[in-house]
Amino acid sequence: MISIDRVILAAAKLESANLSYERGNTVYERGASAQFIYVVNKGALRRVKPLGGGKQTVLQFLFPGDGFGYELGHRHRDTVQALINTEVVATRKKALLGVAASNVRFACLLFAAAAQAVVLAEEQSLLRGLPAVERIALFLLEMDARLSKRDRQINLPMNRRDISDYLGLTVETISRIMNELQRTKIVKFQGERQRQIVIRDKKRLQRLASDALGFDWWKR
Amino acid sequence: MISIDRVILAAAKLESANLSYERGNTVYERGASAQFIYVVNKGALRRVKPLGGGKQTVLQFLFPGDGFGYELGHRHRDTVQALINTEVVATRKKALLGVAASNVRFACLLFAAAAQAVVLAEEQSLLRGLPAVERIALFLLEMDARLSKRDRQINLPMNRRDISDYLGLTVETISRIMNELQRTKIVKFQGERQRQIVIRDKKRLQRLASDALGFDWWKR
DNA sequence: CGTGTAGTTGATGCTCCTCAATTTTTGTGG
DNA sequence: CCACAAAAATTGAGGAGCATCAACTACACG
Repeated sequence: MISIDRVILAAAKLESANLSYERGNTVYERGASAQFIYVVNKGALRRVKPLGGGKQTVLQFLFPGDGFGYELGHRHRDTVQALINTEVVATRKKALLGVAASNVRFACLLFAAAAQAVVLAEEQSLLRGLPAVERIALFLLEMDARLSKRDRQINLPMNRRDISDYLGLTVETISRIMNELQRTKIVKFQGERQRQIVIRDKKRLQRLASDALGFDWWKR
Repeated sequence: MISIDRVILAAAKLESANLSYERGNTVYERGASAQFIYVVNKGALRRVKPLGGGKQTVLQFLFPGDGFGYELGHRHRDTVQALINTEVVATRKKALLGVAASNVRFACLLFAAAAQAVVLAEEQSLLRGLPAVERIALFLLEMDARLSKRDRQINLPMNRRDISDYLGLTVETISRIMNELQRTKIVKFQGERQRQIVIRDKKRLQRLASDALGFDWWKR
């Protein structure tokens, strides 16, 4: 998904609308008319693609600053839903393309954003080939980079099923490995909840993650 | 990988060079300076990313018309090698961006190409989550769409190892399933070689492929 | 010919999935 | 605030799918 983020939108000074979604609500469904593009302002969402037999893949988790919803065609190919209470900014795709058609600098910004999206999508595709422990280690490091505050605590907005659909594993495998990571003191579940996590030994977690990818993978 | 193809290059009337590579030769290595972008004119290549421990992933096979080599940064993140004798056209990235910076229509073409690349990369990532039979069925259908002539024969330019690195399976699994497909008369190995394949029952092959993805997946 | 590469085939084992049961957490209404 | 139901997460046992290891065949090439 191409992330047309705040900076890009600001560059175009486009008219836009603020929207709010409660936990579980849908921003758009697969098949719906793709008239708008969005930027996350606050909260978290998941971008899912339904597969046959009631299964689905989580293509991406979306956090503040991420853009989503851009389509080449006129219909959405995925579904986006709020994981928690969330605010997004919506802008007309037509208006966006209108600016691009008359503003070379802006068109180049869009190209760069799309090129960046390709890099991310290809990394995602590599993730799917790794052993379960490494996928989960990489997932935790990614969430740490995006979600942790000064106190190093990660407050996961998604449940185990979402994580399993994202990583291509089962909830049982997620659960087993997460608890194994806790037993070996690499992470710690904070408070009463299993969704608040602290990484206690980042070095070891990175080593777990890097065993397959070669070393300095996550350092861009 | 963003495919800046012949049509796009033609639109820009850019200076370009024709290059030839023999089977096994490298167009560029990971880490090399990314000064050029390329379009395949004739032949076939593989785009690989080395992983730790001597392993590698084939990110993509490249055929006539495909573009490759565009990077956001100044170094290549992948390696591209010719599978058979191959001709490519090379153009300076700077020249390309120069045209984009002064030609809005061209910049929009680049954006559209990149957006299309995102769609392909995301489909590739779904492939990795499927059972082995379905991955191979989809692979064969993909090769059929890209390589087969009027006689419906597919002349695979890559060996089993390349296929296994592309699909995330072992050569043994590829071999077993391919031969199983032959035994059940879905495909046929032509001639003495195992790289010439004819799809005898496309319907059944499509059914194998679609079991997991929902039905009309490959019909864009 | 011998050597090397590509592909096939069989035996065995590990990883992760499936199914089932239980515990924990969340949400709701009194 | 507590009681209850529903959802989420954990845990265990067993099995399927694919990897691994090893042996073997076919062919290409000097």
